[in-house]
Amino acid sequence: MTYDMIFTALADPRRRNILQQIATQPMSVAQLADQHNVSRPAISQHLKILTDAGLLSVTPKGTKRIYQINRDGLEPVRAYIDGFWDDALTAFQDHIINQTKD
Amino acid sequence: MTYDMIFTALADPRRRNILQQIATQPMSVAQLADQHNVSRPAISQHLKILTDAGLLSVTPKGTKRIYQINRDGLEPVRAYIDGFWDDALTAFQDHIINQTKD
DNA sequence: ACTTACCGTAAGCCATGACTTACGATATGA
DNA sequence: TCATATCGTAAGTCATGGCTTACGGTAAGT
Repeated sequence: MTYDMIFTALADPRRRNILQQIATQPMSVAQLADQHNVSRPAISQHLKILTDAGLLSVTPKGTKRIYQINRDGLEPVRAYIDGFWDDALTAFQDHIINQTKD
Repeated sequence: MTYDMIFTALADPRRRNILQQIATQPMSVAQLADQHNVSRPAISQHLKILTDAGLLSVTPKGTKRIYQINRDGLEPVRAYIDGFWDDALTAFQDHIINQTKD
């Protein structure tokens, strides 16, 4: 659940697609494999990356495994951006200060 | 400036590091290359990716090229997360509705 | 004009990543 | 118990990505 894992997970278009799909409705692996034009193991691997990043969670249902969104998973990203914004802002203020100093 | 370019740019730890560094203070290429333990061309390539993603902007200063933060560059990411949150939320509401239906 | 400083790009190398097929494991139903 | 459904993982393949060295190009100073 590091920044690295989250951003790496979000870097792949197919994973973002899967994520959005699961966000609107929890799905099984085979269900996802049907909609995307790749093999089932490929989907499984993507789901592992998304899950390890904290963006998904699983609940077994018989032989199926239903993947659903972890609604707090994207919060670190927001925090990252916010902290970033603060950095840029204070740096900008410092810049202004230095300018007025001259 | 697509989602793909932005998330790909943010996926690399070194690029996130560079981004944060430039956020606190605009810098030249050689300056960055000194602090990171890689060659100058490597930094140049990272800067190109970050710039193409809309996260940085350049202003030539003599022979130097000063890279600075584009403060609006991360806004699409926030928008992406927000839209996502909405999707998950409405889906969750639908789920509740379906549950009460049973 | 010449040298120096600073930089972007091309070409090549090597690790990483996304995909496939093959296999093994678990839960369900007859 | 046996067959079926569903899935995760291992191994191998091919494209992508980050790095290096080599080269060329522009701005400033003498």
